[in-house]
Amino acid sequence: MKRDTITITDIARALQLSSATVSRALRDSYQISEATKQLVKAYAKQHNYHPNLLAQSLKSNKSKSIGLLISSVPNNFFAEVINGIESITYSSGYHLIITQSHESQEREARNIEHLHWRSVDGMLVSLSSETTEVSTLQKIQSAGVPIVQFDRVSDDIATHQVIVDNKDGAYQLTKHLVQSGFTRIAQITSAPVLSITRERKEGFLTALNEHYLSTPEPYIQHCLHGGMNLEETEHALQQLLDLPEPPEAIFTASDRITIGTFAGLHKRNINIPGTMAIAGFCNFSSPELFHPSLTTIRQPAFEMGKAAAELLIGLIESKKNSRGFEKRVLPTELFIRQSSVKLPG
Amino acid sequence: MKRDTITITDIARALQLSSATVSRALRDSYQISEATKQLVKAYAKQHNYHPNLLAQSLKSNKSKSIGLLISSVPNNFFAEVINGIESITYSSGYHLIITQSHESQEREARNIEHLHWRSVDGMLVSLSSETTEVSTLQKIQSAGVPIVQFDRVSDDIATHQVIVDNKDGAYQLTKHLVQSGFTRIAQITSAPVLSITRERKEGFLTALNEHYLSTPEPYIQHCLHGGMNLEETEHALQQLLDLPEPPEAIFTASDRITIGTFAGLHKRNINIPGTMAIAGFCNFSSPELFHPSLTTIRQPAFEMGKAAAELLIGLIESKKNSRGFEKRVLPTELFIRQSSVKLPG
DNA sequence: TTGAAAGCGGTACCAG
DNA sequence: CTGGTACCGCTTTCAA
Repeated sequence: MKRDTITITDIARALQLSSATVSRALRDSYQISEATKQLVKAYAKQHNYHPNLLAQSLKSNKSKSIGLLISSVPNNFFAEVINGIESITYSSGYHLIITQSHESQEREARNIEHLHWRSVDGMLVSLSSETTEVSTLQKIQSAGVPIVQFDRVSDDIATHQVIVDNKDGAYQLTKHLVQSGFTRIAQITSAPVLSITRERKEGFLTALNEHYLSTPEPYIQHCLHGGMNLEETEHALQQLLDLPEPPEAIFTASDRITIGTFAGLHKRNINIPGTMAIAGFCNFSSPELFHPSLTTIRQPAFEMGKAAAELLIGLIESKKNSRGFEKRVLPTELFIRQSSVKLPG
Repeated sequence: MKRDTITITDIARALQLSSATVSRALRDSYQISEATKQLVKAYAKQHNYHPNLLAQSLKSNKSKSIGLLISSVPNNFFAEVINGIESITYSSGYHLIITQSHESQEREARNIEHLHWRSVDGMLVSLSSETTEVSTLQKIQSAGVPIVQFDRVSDDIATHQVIVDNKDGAYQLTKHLVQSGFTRIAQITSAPVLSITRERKEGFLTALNEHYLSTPEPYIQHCLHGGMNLEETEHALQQLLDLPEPPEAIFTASDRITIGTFAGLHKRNINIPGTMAIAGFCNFSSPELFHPSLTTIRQPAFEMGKAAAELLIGLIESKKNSRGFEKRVLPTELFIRQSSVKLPG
């Protein structure tokens, strides 16, 4: 159980050199003779020396790691996002530290602080559905930590943002439902404070208004934890079903809510789309396997992760202290399948 | 953009104390007077001091972080595992650094090295489907890094292991298929080198033998990358369909393969389970939503992550240098649904 | 072209 | 009870 790690001092001693020289030789400094460079490098390789990143970080104030804050990993959307992020961090030598808020504002704040204490060079953040204020984030930012927000963003803190065109996606989906012949369309969506909720509601209402369709108040149901626990989705669905005039179609506004609602309809043996149509945001890989196949709006999750990571690393590595923040908006894709098709008659 | 970080030295200077005293006061050393403790702590809190973890790590040779190596995050099984791990690391103050092998042995080895260089205190490892040798892992281990393997483990390196009872799960599932009346049963499974592949094949064959059923060679198809790319699953399925006497039922041996095969059957408009039944290992949250609802073997992924993390942290924090390694075997659960039910006639 | 020494932020040993 | 000091491993002036 001996740590076989070899240090610069060891090399220096072995080669009768100073640690300074060794350090420079390893970093290919122009002021070191070829001869010594060769010597040092050979010795280093042979004894498979590798620099202690902690020491380097301490010295340089750069940890070559970035922190990620999301609500939950077991969620197709975020899992794909992580994949996208990793594709960038891997090739640029950063490590990724993942934390989950589990949709809790308090836990979110704690994670942000912990990541800061860990000396991450920057953070990628998607807010929890409970989050009403971002003071911790602001504190961290003004302490000099670069931040990029994605998906669930807050305008209360100025950062780069990577989002999808939620309004347009919701608009397209709603339009599709209307054009399929549905007139009573409800929405089950996430917490009202979230940016994505606002935008998806906006697109939803815009499309309805364009077709002179009204939206009774109770037709919009909120899941305050984004469908994280099944109960809230169940409750929302039941509310809709209990209405004197229940909807004919439901627009579900997030991954978990979509799956949860779909499952709820199944459980009740409600005929889809005959009695109730359903369509929504969903990043599950194979919605065509469902019964019936599920109409979805798909988000380019991998690309979002990639874009966010690129922006962040740009921020970290560029000296110019970012005046003006970029808001990158990616398109969504609508896949029409059977769950939203009005049956003849 | 000023880093507002305050250090122990700053406090010492401000309070006219030595840094040693401050350090001890903050750690509640018994040899510091209550008065100074109060003073120091108050000042620290007021200026929201927090220790520089990098410095602490450098000094103590403990980074309070652990590395995770899995093949892919966007995979229900691994995503849930991460969740389980995080439930432990979060409460015990460890941070989790995630890396993906993408089923590549080379990338796996590199990730292991990188994590080592990062000075992680320990590693949680699930091998890639390409992995035939574990020398990098052995090197790291003999350098003193505690390791816990889970799910896809290798006996070529002695560590704690957390796995499910793959043989039994496969046995139960196969028995169910046989008892449903199927006699020609095929298996699409992962790379032959993987532990899970061997064990799942063993359970499969045992059940068949018990019922005097034969298994022609081509009835076992391997996806060398665990179904990571759709092509290999497609290929395996096509091989089975092209046989002069194709199977009546397919046992799919992993998450991705199950979804991929199911999708392949769908695409071909093959009647499930009439023309071809299917059942397999799958951790998707709602297999009952599929058409037809999918018979699955579910693994306790969250519990596996939890157990693995507990074992690892135990290893890290206990001084006793682990004699004897534990092999923790968790049970699987069989959920019988329609995709594996033989239709009358 | 190389070396001595200070320092990144903490911790811990040894004195006093 | 408190202070001085060396050190973790590496980088970086400043001198030689």
